[in-house]
Amino acid sequence: MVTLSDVAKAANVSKMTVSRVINHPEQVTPELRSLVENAMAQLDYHPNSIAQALVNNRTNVVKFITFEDIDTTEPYYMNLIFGVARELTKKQYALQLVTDRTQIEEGRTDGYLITGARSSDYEMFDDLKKPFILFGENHRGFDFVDTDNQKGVKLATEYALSRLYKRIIFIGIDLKEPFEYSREAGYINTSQKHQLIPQIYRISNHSHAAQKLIEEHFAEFKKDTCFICASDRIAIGVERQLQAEGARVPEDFGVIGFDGVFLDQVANPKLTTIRQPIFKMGELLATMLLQKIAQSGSPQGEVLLEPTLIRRGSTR
Amino acid sequence: MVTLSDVAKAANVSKMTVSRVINHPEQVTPELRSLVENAMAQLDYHPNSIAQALVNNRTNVVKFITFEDIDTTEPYYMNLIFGVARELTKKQYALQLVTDRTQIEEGRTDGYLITGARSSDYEMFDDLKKPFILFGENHRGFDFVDTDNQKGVKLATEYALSRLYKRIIFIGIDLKEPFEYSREAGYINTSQKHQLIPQIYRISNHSHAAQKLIEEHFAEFKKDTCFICASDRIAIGVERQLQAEGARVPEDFGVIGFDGVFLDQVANPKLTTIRQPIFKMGELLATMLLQKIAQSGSPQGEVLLEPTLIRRGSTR
DNA sequence: TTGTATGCGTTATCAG
DNA sequence: CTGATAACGCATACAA
Repeated sequence: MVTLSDVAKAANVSKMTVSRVINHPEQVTPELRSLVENAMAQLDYHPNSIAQALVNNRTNVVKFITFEDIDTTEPYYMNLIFGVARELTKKQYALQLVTDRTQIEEGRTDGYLITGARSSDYEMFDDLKKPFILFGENHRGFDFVDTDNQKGVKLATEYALSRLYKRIIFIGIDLKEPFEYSREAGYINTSQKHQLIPQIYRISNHSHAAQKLIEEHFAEFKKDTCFICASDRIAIGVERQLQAEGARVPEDFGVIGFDGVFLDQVANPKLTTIRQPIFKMGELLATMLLQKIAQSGSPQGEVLLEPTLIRRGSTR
Repeated sequence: MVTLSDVAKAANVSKMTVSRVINHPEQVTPELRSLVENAMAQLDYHPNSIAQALVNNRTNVVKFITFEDIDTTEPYYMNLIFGVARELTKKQYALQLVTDRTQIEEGRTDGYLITGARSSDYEMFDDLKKPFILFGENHRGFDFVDTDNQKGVKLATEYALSRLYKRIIFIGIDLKEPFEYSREAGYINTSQKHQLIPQIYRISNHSHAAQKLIEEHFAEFKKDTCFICASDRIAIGVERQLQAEGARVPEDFGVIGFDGVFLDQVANPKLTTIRQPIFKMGELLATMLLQKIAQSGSPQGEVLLEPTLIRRGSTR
């Protein structure tokens, strides 16, 4: 293993000069600097992040907390985690995936990324001794990253109208959480702007719950209705049950999902959906947390990323 | 932060005694030991894994390599990763998720978990300077963990026959990889045992490829046929297209999937499937790698875990 | 601007 | 069986 000392010897300087070239290059003369840089390149030197971590009282580990009531097999989270991982790896950080509440405080970490937290979990955050960033809207002032949920549903609603569906029904998730309220707000505002009376159903986030809903209410639905769903998982069930009822998708009924990860492509026809930039959100989460750590906890703010409409076969 | 020294002071012993209580408790007298243990409990002492890592020349990081041609949004991998993470966290290890080939050698790690590797990737393993375990069968002598693929398909085939389907067709994945050969072998052997002539199709692992296959060949399929699929992803497409063709599932046609993670439940009716113990496989991967690291690279062998048949609505 | 000494928290080595 | 000392690789504080 090549160490600072090796580089120092090779460059005929002290260890400190090498260290400075890495951390405070402006404090060393250009001549020495290039000398050291050459030596580093020649020896293929890479700082030992463990030693750095020890002396800086860092762990180079970030905990990724997933609250339990979440379905960790959701493809959604996979993308998020890979986004997070990508940024972390760049900075020689590693990830500790935590689903067990007791593991949250145990062990060492420089900070937390928290996802799937419900309002009822918020009080626990006060106990956290390290910086954290939430994944998902909240109105308590915690730093967070999310999609612009309101805008996403607005895009969907307007697109449905532009495809000449006459009625728009929103099928949301029965959770009293900010992200759901935002999505509903996007629907309600856009509906009213077009003189439509909003109609909302709320169900659990499962394809079979969606199927049941459509099955029970199918008689009430008229042709030229578009269903805007709060998730692809719901949309996939809606689409399937509409077909089972003998309805034509997309000719008579449109279906629009939300998320745009994996499931939209398993559907048939593939779903028109609002795609969240989930990978990018993961990267951003990591970037923000790393910065917060570097700045010893300074607030990073609230960031909403732009969703995009993906046009596919479930709308005409 | 509570350190060894703090505990040592509290217990009126030297740091080394405390260290020994942790690492070699048999080397210290019971009296001193309990004294130290009390002090540790009282102060809520936890070893600083970074300092341990430094002195042991460890990183406490394991790289999880996913080769690129893999769809990282597959729910499948999510479960695997959480299984891995669970074991690692117990030992204060963290994870570095790597999809970028250039990142494999970069940075520090104590070992590798490799998934999605194709035969063509194997030569790269020789360059690895740290221990590694593969996820997925191979016949090159590399340590691995996998499901007993052959047995899984055997279970499926025998179950289909027991449900009185008269013809069994296997729809595999068009990959020349050991896991696929094993699954086909499970089908072929069981078929022949029952005097049936094997019939195999091979397609890419996508629901739409499966739909296309069924659509093109539907006329050839007779009633009382059961399709055994090499993945739930394929099964979901088979089931859907059978229904689209007006066939009755499960009455006239049966469908059995493979994997048993998430997708089997998105289907309608839910899939009868061969469930792989994926979470457990993840845990085992981590356990084996950690052990291999501790034993400075000694072989851990090849482990096949038992799959289980899940009976659901896609078979009668 | 550069170098020396010291310490981060732990463990291995060797002496007592 | 127990303790003092050095070492892991690096960075901060201070001296030159």
